[in-house]
Amino acid sequence: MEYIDKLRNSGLRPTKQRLQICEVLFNTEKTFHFTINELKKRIKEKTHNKISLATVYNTVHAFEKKGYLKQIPINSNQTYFDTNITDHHHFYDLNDQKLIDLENSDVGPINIKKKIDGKRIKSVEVLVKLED
Amino acid sequence: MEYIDKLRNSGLRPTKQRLQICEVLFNTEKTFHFTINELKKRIKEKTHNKISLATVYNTVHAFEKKGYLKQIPINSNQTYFDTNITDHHHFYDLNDQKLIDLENSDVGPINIKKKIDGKRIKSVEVLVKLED
DNA sequence: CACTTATTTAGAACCATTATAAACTACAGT
DNA sequence: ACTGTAGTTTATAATGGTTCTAAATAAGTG
Repeated sequence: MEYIDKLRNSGLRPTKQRLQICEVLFNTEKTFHFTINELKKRIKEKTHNKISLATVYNTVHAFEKKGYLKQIPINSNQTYFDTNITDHHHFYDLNDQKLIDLENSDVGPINIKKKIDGKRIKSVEVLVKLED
Repeated sequence: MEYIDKLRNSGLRPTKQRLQICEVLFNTEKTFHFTINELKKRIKEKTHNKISLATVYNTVHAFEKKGYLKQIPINSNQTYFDTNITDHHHFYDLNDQKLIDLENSDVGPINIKKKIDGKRIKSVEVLVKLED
């Protein structure tokens, strides 16, 4: 029920597919990172229900636009998303190709001194690359 | 001549194509950002010589592996590279889809408190997203 | 219930990137 | 200079993530 309101309040119709995707994405103890293909697999495992690839793409993009998901800026052949939408940063393990969350307390305050007229800062993201 | 040595010292044969790409990439007053396609176009303009797409890819990857180029971690349909290999950060203008360099002095020191056993920090990159 | 509009879907299209395999080139050894 | 070998270039095909399309379906409204 809670997701129905969440979707309605965003101007998104609460369809069966979107509700199922909400369950997989947001009804979890911890936040997590995922690619579209990983999400599609999780949906099939958790709901025993196949949602078409196009719908998964549509929904993830809709959720991102509404601010329920964040894209993680990283160069990879696949796009990574994060269900943790709070301001936080990432380790990226180059050897294992794995993303690890950094708590906010793990990174000291970041001071951006430069300003650009007419533009405001939307986000500040730090990517720390690790290697063995 | 200088590029011949640079390449030889890296274990890369100084071929005609690689030397031409060196000219375009490194014989400039300022560093710059580019995609593979932009680079290919620059090569054709500057050298009046066509280098095959595969070679541009090969060379850029070889140079990146040797540390002469950096990939910029940003989500875009194309991969961005940077001829500025010093530690520095970026603005990304979401409206204009343009990358802007941040000088090191534009960003205060970044303190990563978390450590992961057996891994060392290779780089710390900050991406500041801007909007109107 | 009827109507409009949003959503889902399978499949096609797109396009950056990578793989392939044949021709070519740098270079070390003779 | 010749030869052989390993590295490089090249056109083209293949790959694969993402987006587009158009028809079928479902949600919301009166």
